Amino acid sequence: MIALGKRTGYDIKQLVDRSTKNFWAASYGQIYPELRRLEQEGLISGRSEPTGGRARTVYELTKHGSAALRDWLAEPPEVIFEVRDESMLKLFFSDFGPPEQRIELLREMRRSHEQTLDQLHSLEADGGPQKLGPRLTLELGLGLNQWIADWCAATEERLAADVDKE
Amino acid sequence: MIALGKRTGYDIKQLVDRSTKNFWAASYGQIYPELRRLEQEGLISGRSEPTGGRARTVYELTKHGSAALRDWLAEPPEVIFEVRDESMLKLFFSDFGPPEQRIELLREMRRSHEQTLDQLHSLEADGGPQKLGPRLTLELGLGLNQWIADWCAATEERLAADVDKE
DNA sequence: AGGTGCATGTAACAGGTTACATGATTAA
DNA sequence: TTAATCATGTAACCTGTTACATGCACCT
Repeated sequence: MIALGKRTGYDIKQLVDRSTKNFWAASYGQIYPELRRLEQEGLISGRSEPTGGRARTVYELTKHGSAALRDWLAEPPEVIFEVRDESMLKLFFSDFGPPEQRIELLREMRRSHEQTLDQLHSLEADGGPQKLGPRLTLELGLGLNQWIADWCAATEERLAADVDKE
Repeated sequence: MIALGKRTGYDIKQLVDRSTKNFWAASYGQIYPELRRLEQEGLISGRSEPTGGRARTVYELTKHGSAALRDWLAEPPEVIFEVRDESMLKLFFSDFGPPEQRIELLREMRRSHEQTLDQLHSLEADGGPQKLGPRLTLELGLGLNQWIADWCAATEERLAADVDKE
């Protein structure tokens, strides 16, 4: 994030929440200690730029830092893809509950993905990312969430029809 | 998993790896301590059923256990959906590397999702899940991975065309 | 005789969240 | 004046992985 421009810890958190959040989140409890670690390693350097009487440390990449970034990008991409989805776990075990509960769950899943979809759309609406990388991840996010929401909707209907039959 | 039938810790691990792995993984380091915790809480009970001289503890649900399962299913579904995808993070920052690297990354992402797809297909091939819940999650998994793989393929082509133009 | 699968377990570590604490600045 | 936003930071906790250790059973 610092490679995209000088940033405070606070800035980074805001940016993450509006960009990578859906596939790589971060909390202050992670960011601030990490900034210190990166500075110790010489990958970033911070300078104090207070706003009035308010402390404020702005970080920027060092040469070592941007080299490290390029190295990381060049690493053979060993795809790390982890998902934890409690609602899908509930869907898996939904046979132990009444059929209506399963439909309700699907409805809630759809709602949740539609909400994410709205957020992504509003992001797109106000300018949207300029760089290709961020643009592609946004596109992927939109498509993915749309697909899931559609699947939920279709499955809701299918199951509702089955319940009615009885 | 124990609700689906009596199981040892080892059994659970095998089953998880062939079913919920892609949206809810588990390791032995989690399973065995958890079995002990659940037994202490009276939700499951284990009995020793050795195979020859080999120790073996089989667990089954208690009444409290199946009530707890139903309670959990009945909870208002507060959708917890977390993703950590390093390759998508790389895609996000891919502007800091050469364009070919981005295409290579996409290719690797596609390969990885196609591999998952193969696993899911072979699961489907040998019988596949009988219950509706597991069947639905399998269906979702197949669709999702297929969608991502297709998106990657399409994007690869699009970007390759852009690179050629220069 | 040896490899694979069954079976159990733990200690050390890594990664990350939550909750809390503090306080200045700015817009309503 | 008061609420929201900017800004920093940490301690306790939780969840989960990795790596290791052990040993029997079964098939070839």
